[in-house]
Amino acid sequence: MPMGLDEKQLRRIDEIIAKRRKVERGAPLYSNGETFSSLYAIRTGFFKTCVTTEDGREQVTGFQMAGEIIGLDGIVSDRYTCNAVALEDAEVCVMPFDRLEEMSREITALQHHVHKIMSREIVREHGVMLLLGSMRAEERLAAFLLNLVQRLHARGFSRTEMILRMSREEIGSYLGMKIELLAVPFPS
Amino acid sequence: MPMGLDEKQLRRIDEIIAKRRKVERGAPLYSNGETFSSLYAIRTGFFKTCVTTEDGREQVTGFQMAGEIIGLDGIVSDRYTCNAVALEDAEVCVMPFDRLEEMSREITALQHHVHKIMSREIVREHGVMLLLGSMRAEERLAAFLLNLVQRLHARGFSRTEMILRMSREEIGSYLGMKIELLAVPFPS
DNA sequence: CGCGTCATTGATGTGCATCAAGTGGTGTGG
DNA sequence: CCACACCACTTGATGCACATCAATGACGCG
Repeated sequence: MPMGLDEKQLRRIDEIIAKRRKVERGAPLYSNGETFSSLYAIRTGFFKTCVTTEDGREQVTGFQMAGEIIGLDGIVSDRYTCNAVALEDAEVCVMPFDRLEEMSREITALQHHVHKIMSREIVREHGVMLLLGSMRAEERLAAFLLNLVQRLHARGFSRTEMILRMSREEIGSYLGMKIELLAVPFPS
Repeated sequence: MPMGLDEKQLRRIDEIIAKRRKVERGAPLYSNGETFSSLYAIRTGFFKTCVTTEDGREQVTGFQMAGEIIGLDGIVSDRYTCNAVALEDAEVCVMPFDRLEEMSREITALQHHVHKIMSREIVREHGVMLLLGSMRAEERLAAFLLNLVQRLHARGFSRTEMILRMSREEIGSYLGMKIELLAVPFPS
């Protein structure tokens, strides 16, 4: 983030990302209904976010990896409205949102950055809606895998192999299909 | 919006929402790929937003009515990434985004407001993902109609009747189903 | 070695898409 | 005022994609 900041601003940004939190595999980073106070920047590890219906059905809304921001759903109502769970041992930066707002009033580049992060999430979800609403099962799976390998490649991982941190049930939930379908596209 | 503002700030907010634009039924407010510069606040009328695949399939991502904000998808890449079309003759406030950022650096309440609007859109889309990924056709239609009547009721319209501004094809696209299904739930 | 868990496979069932025919409303011209 | 064409909507028959269910096999672990 080359933003052309002065010393003092740099120190304040350091301060905002200073607080860390470890989350172990399977544990929630936050849960639906919890009071919102912070966004989280993923340093290491892998998360899923999901929402549920009253009658217990679950929809995975996304998978997040290092460098991505999580918790944006909490801003609107001062409560988180989904569940964020670590899929492997993870570490995040805790970024108190009031401090973030305060600083983005002073640092234009930070303000832009925050806005873009939120807009990016909106656009990503548009893509998921397109996937769920108008693609067939194989297509959805292909789109999902391509998206994942691309994001991993951007982080320096292989372009041709990857380790999936989420279970098949979780992939199925994300793609709106059952696990039996996940095997079909790849006859041995 | 009782924000406790001084005279000067009020004048600047007035200024930001001063510019109006009329869009007639069927015409685009903005289109995919167009350079982003403004958010739009709907004063009157009804819009849909949609995304498309390269091969021409279309997914309606939302329906927007008076009081709602449209154009958030453009922030991240300085280009709009979906199409916004008026479903009836409409009028919007053109809110230049750079001016909005500038002012929300000075007016805390405005900054909050912008953040909440974006977060609300993220949460809304979570709901649509749940709908598309884990509900069956009838359920989706019911959820859609209930949501719509509720939003209309919040604007002073009837709780028991409404006029649908969008076509059945558009509803079908939004809900990920074909129009023949839309009739089934209501045997005469 | 025996057990439990999970991936795979195939058979069957169901929801929804697709297709085609029928119905009714609306506008037009006679 | 009626006959007609046009359109959107409805309805039902058929087919396909995917869910569901049950059986089998691979793997890890006590």
